[in-house]
Amino acid sequence: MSKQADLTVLGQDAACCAPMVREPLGEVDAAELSRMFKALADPIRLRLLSLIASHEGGEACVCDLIGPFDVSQPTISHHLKVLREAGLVGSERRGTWVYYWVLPEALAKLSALLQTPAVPAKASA
Amino acid sequence: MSKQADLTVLGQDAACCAPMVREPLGEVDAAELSRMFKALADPIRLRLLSLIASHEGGEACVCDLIGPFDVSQPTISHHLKVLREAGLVGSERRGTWVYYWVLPEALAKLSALLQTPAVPAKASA
DNA sequence: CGGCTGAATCGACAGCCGTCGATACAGCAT
DNA sequence: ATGCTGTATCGACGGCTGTCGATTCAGCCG
Repeated sequence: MSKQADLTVLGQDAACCAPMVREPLGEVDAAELSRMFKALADPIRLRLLSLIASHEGGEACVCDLIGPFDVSQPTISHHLKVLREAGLVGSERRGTWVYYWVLPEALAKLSALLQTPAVPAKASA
Repeated sequence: MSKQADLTVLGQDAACCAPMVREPLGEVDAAELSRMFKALADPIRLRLLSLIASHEGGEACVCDLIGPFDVSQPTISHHLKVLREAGLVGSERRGTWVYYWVLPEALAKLSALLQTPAVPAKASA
């Protein structure tokens, strides 16, 4: 934690940002990317992320994030930690409340990776 | 299986294709999307997908996909099944060999979901 | 200071997931 | 037909993951 610290650092390595349709992923890139996708691989975390991202001001207090779900507060806290450790969100305590915001560069990286350059080649069959 | 069957069906529902930064995901969309992300949440499957996508002709035989990995053939077969059941790839047997190809619409859907409309708002701190 | 609220951590537990070897199935070749 | 190669399925097992209640920590307020 300790404020946002390495917010914009984000290992902009190289290879792992181009569409995967271009060239095979290396083992290292695949490992790092799979950690990010793993963070997205849960319905609650997906909804948390979209809730944070679409919240006014681009950030949300944890107290705003507990209500919409049927799980306990510690569970939400756990999911937020997963998102944070995957580099998808940042967080900061401001007085009584803790705020979370999305790190757009991380999402953009994944989005670019999944981009498909052209249109279907097989869909007709 | 039975050939590609519902290849182009892809529940183009609606909400779940716009950037999640726009509005919160519904529970149903989040559940479906998390299934797709779960399929991407493994380094071997990511590499398989990129290997298939970047293979000449846009498709690859399973026999091309076993060599690059240190896991057994049944494990590769399992991962391919996960990708197929997530709707990310299609497959077809042609004679002795089975071929896999990426379904670009699925990737595009996820890519669009992760798109970030603007630039960072918080990076200045 | 004492108590209160918001959030994170801890420890435990059930269920899921990746992996394997063994086996079954499909198609070609002899 | 018989055997061989390529691929999928099966059953088992260890490790990871999501969840909870209980607890702890942080900051505000009286």
